[in-house]
Amino acid sequence: MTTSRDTQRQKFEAREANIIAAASEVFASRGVDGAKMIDIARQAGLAEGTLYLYYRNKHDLLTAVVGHFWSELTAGARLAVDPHADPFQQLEQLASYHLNALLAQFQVVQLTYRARGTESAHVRDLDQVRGYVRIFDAIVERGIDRGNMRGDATLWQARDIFYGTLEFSARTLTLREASSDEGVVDNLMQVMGHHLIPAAKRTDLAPSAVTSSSDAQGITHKDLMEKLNGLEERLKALS
Amino acid sequence: MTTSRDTQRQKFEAREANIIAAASEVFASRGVDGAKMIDIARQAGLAEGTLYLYYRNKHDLLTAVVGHFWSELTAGARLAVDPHADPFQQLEQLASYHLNALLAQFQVVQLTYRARGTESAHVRDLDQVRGYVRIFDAIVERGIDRGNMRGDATLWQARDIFYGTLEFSARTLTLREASSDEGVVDNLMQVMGHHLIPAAKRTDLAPSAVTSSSDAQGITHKDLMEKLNGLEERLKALS
Amino acid sequence: MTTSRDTQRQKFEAREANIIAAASEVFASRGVDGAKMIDIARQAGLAEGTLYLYYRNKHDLLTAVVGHFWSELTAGARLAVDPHADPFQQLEQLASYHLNALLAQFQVVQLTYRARGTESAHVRDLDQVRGYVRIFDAIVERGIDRGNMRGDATLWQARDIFYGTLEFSARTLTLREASSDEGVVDNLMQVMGHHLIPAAKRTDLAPSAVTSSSDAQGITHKDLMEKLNGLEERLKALS
Amino acid sequence: MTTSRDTQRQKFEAREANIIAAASEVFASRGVDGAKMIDIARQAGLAEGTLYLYYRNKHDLLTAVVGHFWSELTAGARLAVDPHADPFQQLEQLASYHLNALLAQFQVVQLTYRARGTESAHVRDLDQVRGYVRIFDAIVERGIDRGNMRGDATLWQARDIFYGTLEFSARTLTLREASSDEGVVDNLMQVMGHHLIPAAKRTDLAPSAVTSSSDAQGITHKDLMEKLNGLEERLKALS
DNA sequence: CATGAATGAGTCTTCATTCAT
DNA sequence: GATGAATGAAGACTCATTCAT
Repeated sequence: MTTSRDTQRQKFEAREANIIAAASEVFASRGVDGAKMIDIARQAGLAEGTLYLYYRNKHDLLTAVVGHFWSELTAGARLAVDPHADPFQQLEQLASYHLNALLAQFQVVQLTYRARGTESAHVRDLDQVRGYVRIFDAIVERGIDRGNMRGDATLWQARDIFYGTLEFSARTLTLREASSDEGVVDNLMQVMGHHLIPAAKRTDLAPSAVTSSSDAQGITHKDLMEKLNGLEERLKALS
Repeated sequence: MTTSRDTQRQKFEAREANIIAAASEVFASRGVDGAKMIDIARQAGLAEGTLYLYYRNKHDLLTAVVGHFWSELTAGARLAVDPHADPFQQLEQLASYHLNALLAQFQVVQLTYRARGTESAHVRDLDQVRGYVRIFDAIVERGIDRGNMRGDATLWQARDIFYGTLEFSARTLTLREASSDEGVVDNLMQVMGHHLIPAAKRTDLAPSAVTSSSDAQGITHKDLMEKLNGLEERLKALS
Repeated sequence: MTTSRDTQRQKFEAREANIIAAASEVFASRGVDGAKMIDIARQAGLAEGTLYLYYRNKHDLLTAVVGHFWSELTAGARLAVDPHADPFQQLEQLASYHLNALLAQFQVVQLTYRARGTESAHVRDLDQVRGYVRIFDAIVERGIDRGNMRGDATLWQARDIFYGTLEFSARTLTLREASSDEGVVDNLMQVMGHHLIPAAKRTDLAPSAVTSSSDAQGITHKDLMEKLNGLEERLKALS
Repeated sequence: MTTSRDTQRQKFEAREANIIAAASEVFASRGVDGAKMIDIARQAGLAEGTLYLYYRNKHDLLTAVVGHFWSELTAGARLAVDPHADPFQQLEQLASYHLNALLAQFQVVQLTYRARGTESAHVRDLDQVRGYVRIFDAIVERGIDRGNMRGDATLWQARDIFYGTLEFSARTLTLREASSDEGVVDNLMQVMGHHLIPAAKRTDLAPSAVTSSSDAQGITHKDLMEKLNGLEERLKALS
């Protein structure tokens, strides 16, 4: 009985995920108002009416899509950021992750800004964005605690530099149909470094941030540094 | 006769400006699809049909609104930037101007993305946007010519930092309902400084000694990486 | 004063004729509902509002166009039919005239059937058509009086054969983009002959109706017969 | 399952027929442009939007109505014509059938002219109309083959006499609110007879002796004409 | 539960008609 | 009288949502 119910539950959630995926795609490609419920249904391989068994109306579906996007993004970011790395490495990992996410799902991010309607829903959307942003905040705060980063820098300004630059860079890269990030993350990290690192520590960063050369295997100094920092953390943990 | 024709022309342009203003407001507050032509007409104090004497259809009106916004923005920017100031001061003036414009008309900027020729003309930007961005480019290029700024920095990345940061800051300031810019421009200028000022001129920053990644011993990154991965595995086994 | 008033009157009527001509063309080419008042105005070289100084509304204008067409057609028919010719020649003249009129203004005739709206207006239209048809009737009645035509044949049936055949032939000729009438009138006259001529007199007609050969000057036996009949009439009148 | 699908299909076709019937009525009574989609929907007992589930737009619906009319007419005509009768009897059967159809649905025929591809596909007739006319052609061609009818008579002219007369007669009968055909078909058959029956078979008609227009003396029509014109002038001077 | 046919409110757009200049 | 800008009623068409099967 429980198993059957679980199976049902699984089925339900699979359908739900299926609808969200379909809706994400259609919303992203045609825009909120350009997306017809029938298009979403077809994309999901369902009948129109079936959508309404899962979501009360189009706006609810949009909210779910946006909510799903941010929670997935948040989960992905947590995996992408090595908890043992030092704050700067983490920031770089986050930047890299965020940029790739934007490149892959740029249109979906835009939907967030367009979730009009009730104020309450808008606030709920913002809450989810805040959850995502908290990852950034946590990294920086940890950096400040450790003394690796300046505490006098206003956090939200660092945030806007970080996310604003990444979003605009993503747009530019998309327009250029560029495949690699073309040094965007490196550049950003240098900028963030100057913004966040206390003057006394700044020399340590420069080499890492500036070097972007790589050999044919695509392994950069950055990759090595990350690895080393990871090892360092583990050794610390051991002792 | 000429006077009468001029008066006519003036009337026409006044009405046109009136419509653009009304449409800007309605588009901004309700979004493109949320804005009804009759709402715009009422806002402009006109009958619905009258709009169509000035603009062929809704999309044309949107294009006009966005085009008008950017050309006004460009005109304002030219006034805001002192041609005799040095490039960095100019950049600061531009940043300040841009931020204020965003704070005042944040929603209109968002419309830009909808005004593009939907799929038809590929992703052709509005000419007016290019014109506006050219102001930033001109300042930086002049800085490079004068030797005040680095020529090796990629222009578009500087641009994305500049505009991305300002746009996200504007959003934040709007959410906080802040009245002043709370140091956003100052901070941005610091960041832009580090990004654009040649090492020789930076006094508060260590020279960015670039350590070349290739070494004479023929040891590649790949070799190092393999070694490190081996170490990592051993450590995992230990813990 | 009278002269000036006459001049005014002339001007007015000239404008009126101008509007009718313009409206005829636009109505004919685009259909009643497809014709926009502004198109008619432009075609007439006038402003939209000016049309309303001459005709209360679009329907009135249509009525005027149709009325004008039929009265012109009637007037033209009276000129085309030689009053001294014998009834059969007259019928042939009328057929030839009617066919050419149809070929030239086929679309306008169609407008007649479409003058919807008030019953009264419809009746008025029909009256004008009746005026035109009376020419046919008069010819046939005269033929009957003279004993050239049968009185037992129902007049309206002869009329429907006559006009129905000509209208359908006109349509066919138009579709074929034929320039000449391709024997339509000759054929029709033969048909009308068999329908209207008393058996006893039928031999007289056959040659005339059948011969359609002509030399390079385009003069047919028909032409000669007409001429001769005209002369015959005059001689009768003299004696 | 198959039954259910068949039922569905039946329902669909019933609805389709229902819509066509409703549209026919409204189009016929109010004209194409006078017919509002909502009127047709109401007449069919449906909501406005439902029409669009069956026909893409108003013009498609019109085309369907006209197409349906002609194909029904064609089917009816095939039933009305006895395949074993002789060509003349068949023609009479067709005439009688056509006239009655016109009396019943006169307005619908008029719609045909509007259903053509407006300017776009040049003047492409509806295939259904061609199919209908083919019935007439087949009868006449069979008559010619059998030797019952003349092969020298132009088919299209016979067609125009036939259909033109019937259409105009129908109009007349409708205006007179006549119930019977009042001899229209009989009369038409007489006319068609004279037009189509070979001279050898006509007993009530003198042989149509054709006098050739060219004579051996080399006197042309032009010569005669000039002579006659001279006589005419003299006569004018006399009177 | 799933379906998809039916619904009808909502919108853009057109164009006959008016009227201030 | 003439103009043509302004009007707003009207209508084709779309699409989110419902509900009988």
